[in-house]
Amino acid sequence: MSPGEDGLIGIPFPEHSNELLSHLNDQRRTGLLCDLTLTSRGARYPTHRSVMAAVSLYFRGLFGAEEGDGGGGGGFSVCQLDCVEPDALDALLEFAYTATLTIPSSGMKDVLRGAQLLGIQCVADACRDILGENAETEKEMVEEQRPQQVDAESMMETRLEKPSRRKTDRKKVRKVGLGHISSSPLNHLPTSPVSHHSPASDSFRSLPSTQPPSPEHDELFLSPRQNGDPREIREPGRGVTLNGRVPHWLQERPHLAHPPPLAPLNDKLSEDEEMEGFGAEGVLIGSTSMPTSVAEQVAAASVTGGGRKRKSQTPQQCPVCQKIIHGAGKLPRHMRTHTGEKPFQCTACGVRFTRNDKLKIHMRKHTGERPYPCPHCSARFLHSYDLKNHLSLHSGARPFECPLCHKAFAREDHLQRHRKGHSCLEQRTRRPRRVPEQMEDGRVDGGMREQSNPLEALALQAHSSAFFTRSMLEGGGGPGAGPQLMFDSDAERERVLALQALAQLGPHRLAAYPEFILRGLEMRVGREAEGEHPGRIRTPPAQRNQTAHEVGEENGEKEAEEEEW
DNA sequence: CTGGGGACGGGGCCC
DNA sequence: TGGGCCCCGTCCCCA
Repeated sequence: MSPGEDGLIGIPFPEHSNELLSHLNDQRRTGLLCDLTLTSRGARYPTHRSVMAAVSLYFRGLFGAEEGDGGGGGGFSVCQLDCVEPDALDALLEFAYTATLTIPSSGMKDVLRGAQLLGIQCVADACRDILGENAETEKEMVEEQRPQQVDAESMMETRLEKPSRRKTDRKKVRKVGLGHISSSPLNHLPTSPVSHHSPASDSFRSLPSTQPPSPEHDELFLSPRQNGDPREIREPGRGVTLNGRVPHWLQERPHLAHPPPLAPLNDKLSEDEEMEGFGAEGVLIGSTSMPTSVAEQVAAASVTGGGRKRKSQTPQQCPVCQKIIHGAGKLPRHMRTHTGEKPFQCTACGVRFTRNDKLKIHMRKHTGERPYPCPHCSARFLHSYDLKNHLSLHSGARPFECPLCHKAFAREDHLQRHRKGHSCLEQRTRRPRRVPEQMEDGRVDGGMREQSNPLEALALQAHSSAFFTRSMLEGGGGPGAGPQLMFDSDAERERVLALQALAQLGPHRLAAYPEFILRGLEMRVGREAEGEHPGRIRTPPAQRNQTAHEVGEENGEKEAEEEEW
């Protein structure tokens, strides 16, 4: 594969969207550049029209109509939304500016209603899922209980006020795409407001006269085959159809100019995309870094190949780093290492983790639990492996020996650090230690094997930091396939080549998630830039092991030269 | 530079 | 098959 077809190289700034949103939120909090004030029962919320238009179908349609009317959409305006509870409106605004929805379970219904009214579908979906609403069942019930010509508005009220049958103490919270606005399905919606009838139409009446409901809104409630009763299609319920029609946002999805490539996954996600939630008191939804479901989506995509069949059996291959992930259900976990998602938050200190089990261990810090006591002293530890390390102090065992200077260490990582630090100046001046009993333990055999073969040891140490397989990084055609690219640094080389490698995944799979692609790269390059040693890029252990031999073989001469220094 | 604690990601086992 | 739990290897940070 050649470099970028026209020589262009995309430089990712994955944090840009986060920072942008953060700055907008700061502006909102300080009232800076706010050109729209939302009010609800006396509470005032300064905000930005552009942000609201980006996140809300209602506002998009509203402001879009203004644009169409030549109003320019400029100027300062006030929008009264008494139909949305102040707390719910606050939560929705918080979501709009932080991509995270934080709401108490008790307020879920209000938020759901507000999201429905404002056309923030992902939030509505999430709330609905948390509330355990079953649209189909609801529809049946509604149809059974209500005459056909029932007022849709009152029907909506009934739906929203009716307690959910599956109550809210559900621990599992479905994660939805609440990430970047840029990643929201809303982003793909047609720009024309005509197709956006808003369920918030009733709130139009409370809008200031400077923002009359656009004619489009009336049109929105009309269907060519309808009798003109605008209420007929106002049912906001998900998947609910009235007279054969579906709510507008459900209709829009199939009409996307660039539909998400993972369409079958939508079903998948709606069925079983569930994550650990956070207690019954509050629910945290979303991610500050990515569309939270992307990891799961891509994870599923990597194995479904776009089909409808379920996820395949393990092992599964990561579509980003090509790494083979062993173990059932481990791929979504792995994908979070690329997306940066940390869905598990400590309720005590707010620290977030990518995995629930890590959070669980972390919680021991707050509970004071140290379940691993040393039998030889009073020390107690959070982790079993900490105890194991500690026990080596008592035993005096130092099974990890530098093959060059023969200095011994109690921990393997300390040996590695020692060698990477070029601190073993006494190479070959010390006599090798006797092989300790720990050699029986397979865990140390790597280090001791290195001792037996210093060349291989160096090869192992200086293996490639490549994120992708060597063949991919060097063009996918093997050593003789073409001229190798020149890079100023390993990081640059990796970044550029990884971009090419990602492109190999094809637009079908990744085009809709540019942030995802770029983040996967940034995760690697960024780590290096954050202060790690130059050229040292974290690579999954398995990957390191996998490439060690390749490097040893391909760079054998080079490594030998380095050894001779 | 080294020792030690903590964090993170992957794999295995089990339900 | 997915997910919880545990262990391991590795890395980062601090003293």
